[in-house]
Amino acid sequence: MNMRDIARRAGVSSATVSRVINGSPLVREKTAARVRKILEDVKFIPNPSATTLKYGRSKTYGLVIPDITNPFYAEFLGIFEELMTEIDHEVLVTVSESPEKLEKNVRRMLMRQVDGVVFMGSEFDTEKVDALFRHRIPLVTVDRRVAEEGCSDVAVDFNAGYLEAVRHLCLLGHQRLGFIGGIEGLKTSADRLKAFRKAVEAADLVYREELVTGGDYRIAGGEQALFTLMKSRIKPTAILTANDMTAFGAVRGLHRLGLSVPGDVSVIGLDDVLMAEVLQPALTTIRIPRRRLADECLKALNYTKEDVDRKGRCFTVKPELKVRESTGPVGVAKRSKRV
Amino acid sequence: MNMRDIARRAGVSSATVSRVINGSPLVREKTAARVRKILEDVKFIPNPSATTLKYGRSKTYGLVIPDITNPFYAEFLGIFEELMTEIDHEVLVTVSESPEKLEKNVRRMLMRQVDGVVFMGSEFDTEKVDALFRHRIPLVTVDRRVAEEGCSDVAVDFNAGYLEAVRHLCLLGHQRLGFIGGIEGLKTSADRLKAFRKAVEAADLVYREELVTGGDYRIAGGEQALFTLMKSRIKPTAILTANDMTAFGAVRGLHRLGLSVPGDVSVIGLDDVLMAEVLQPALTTIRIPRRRLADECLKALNYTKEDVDRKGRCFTVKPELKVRESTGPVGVAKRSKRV
DNA sequence: CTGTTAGCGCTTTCAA
DNA sequence: TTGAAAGCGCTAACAG
Repeated sequence: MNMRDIARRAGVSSATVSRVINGSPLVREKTAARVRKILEDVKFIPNPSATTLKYGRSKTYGLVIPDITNPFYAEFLGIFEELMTEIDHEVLVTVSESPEKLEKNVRRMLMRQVDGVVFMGSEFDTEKVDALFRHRIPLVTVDRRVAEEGCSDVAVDFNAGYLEAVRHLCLLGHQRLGFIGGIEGLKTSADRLKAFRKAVEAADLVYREELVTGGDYRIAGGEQALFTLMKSRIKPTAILTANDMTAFGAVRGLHRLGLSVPGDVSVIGLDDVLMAEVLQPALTTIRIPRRRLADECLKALNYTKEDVDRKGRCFTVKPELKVRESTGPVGVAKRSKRV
Repeated sequence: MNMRDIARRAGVSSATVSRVINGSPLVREKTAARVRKILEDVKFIPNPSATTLKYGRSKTYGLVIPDITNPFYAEFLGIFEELMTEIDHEVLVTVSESPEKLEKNVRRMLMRQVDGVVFMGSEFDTEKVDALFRHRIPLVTVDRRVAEEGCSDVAVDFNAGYLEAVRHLCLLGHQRLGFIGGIEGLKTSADRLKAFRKAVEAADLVYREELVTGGDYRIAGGEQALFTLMKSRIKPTAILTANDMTAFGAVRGLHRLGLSVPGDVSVIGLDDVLMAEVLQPALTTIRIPRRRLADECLKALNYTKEDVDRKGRCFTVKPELKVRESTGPVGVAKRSKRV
């Protein structure tokens, strides 16, 4: 069933059917109504590959995420997909844990003629991604904080986030703040660490190297890092982390060590994954508003699309502290909390 | 850059280029080599919408999941996508929390000319899905336990799973087993409940209505259900659940009531989501092997594809109990576990 | 072994 | 206000 079939039934040409479907004003209302009636009767479904073939536009955006297993990305994907569906676009989801996969996925996206690509978290390996630039695909990176020709960026304001978190801890009397960062060598890890340091110094606390260590954005790494941290001479009374998974690992590690949260040590995450509310204790965390992030990605995409030869723009999303149960006043270890 | 361009450079026709790309033996090796060289030099990327347009096959499969927020589906999606990428196919992911979305998503899949669709968990609303049958798209449902013309099914053997779980609890001395099921009215919820009941009776325990209640496959529902359960006259010493999210909710509820897991009550989940290992205490759960599930879905898809007019087949996946920390001997409430 | 060609469904230009 | 026709890139049937 295609436009020609519809056209035949309506006694018009396929051009007219196309015009009706696309809401062109160049069709007499009476004709349009007749065509629309038939369109509905037969439940016509247009075939976008014809359009894609003709114009090279596919109405699909690529989304690159590093790890679908991390609920933050899964939740973001859900919202992004919803947003794109609203504006009548598809999403080509692409999980790129490794550079090899990234390279393959870039090819997949090029084949499918994506109209733009959003890169999340995965390090932006310019060499692997070069083909997208060459094909002049509008690009958006998240948290890279760099705009270039044909590529905009949407960044979470980690500075604001960690600042709010540190303030919260200060009010609770904490002075020795630990930090479990992300994978070393990733730019976003360095950014998060810098933001933490800035926040510590802004609160007139001393920043101590030995209270800082790296994780892997996953639970296992967070737990390992926690053990490292708690072996040091000076122990933190509160720990900030690079993301919620890391925080979950830290909490688990503390429990394993027989320490209570927040009685012995307070913990703050980043992301505000659904699970954060659920863990025992519910995790205090710096929430990244996913819907706003998705909205900004779309804006950034559109901005880049307007003119691919122009330098992109940097967009920012402000996070917000969600205070829950994993933070409390310093030095109030309630032993045997569970009756 | 298309096949004609390549052909020109190689001094052959585009048909020959096509043959080389598709590995046809009807090309002299010398010619093929020349063409391949150029293909690589210019990093040729074929345009599948042309093929899709010509043959109505898109090399993409639709995947319908009810809730991307549930890590089980997110994790499955990751594996399914990987599997499909291996066989050079795309996945059109579709989140269908509501019948309206399902209907829209069916349309999206039809437009994109999917070669088949896998339906997970979402109730299979024949009316909304009818269009796929009419268009003769190969279908696979998960856990519907029904095969029909053009539609196969892959089911998890809940009977085996709950049986193993109940046996494990019996060995620990439990006799009063509670059950928190899924959303009432869904077939899969009824199936899980039936499997639980069967397992209880197979273990020569009494099945008691008042130890059974429904949840919503989410944490909140699991917690609510737990409260209901613990209000009843006879209280369970162990609780089985319809999935891990429900189990997480139950564990949280027990903690809120000041009860310890497994000291006061043992809890068993179903799915074996990544988080299950991480929660305090680590969740004993009936693992659904995701890779095998994905493999069976592909098999089922292929079986249905072989002949869409034939009745589909029912495939089964056996789950397996992962014993962790949330189950323990009955009546050994260790108070003040945390030092 | 290789080339020519038709046609998949759609949109848009041009002509009427 | 409508229609005719070209062409997007690819592949299979057919001709050589």
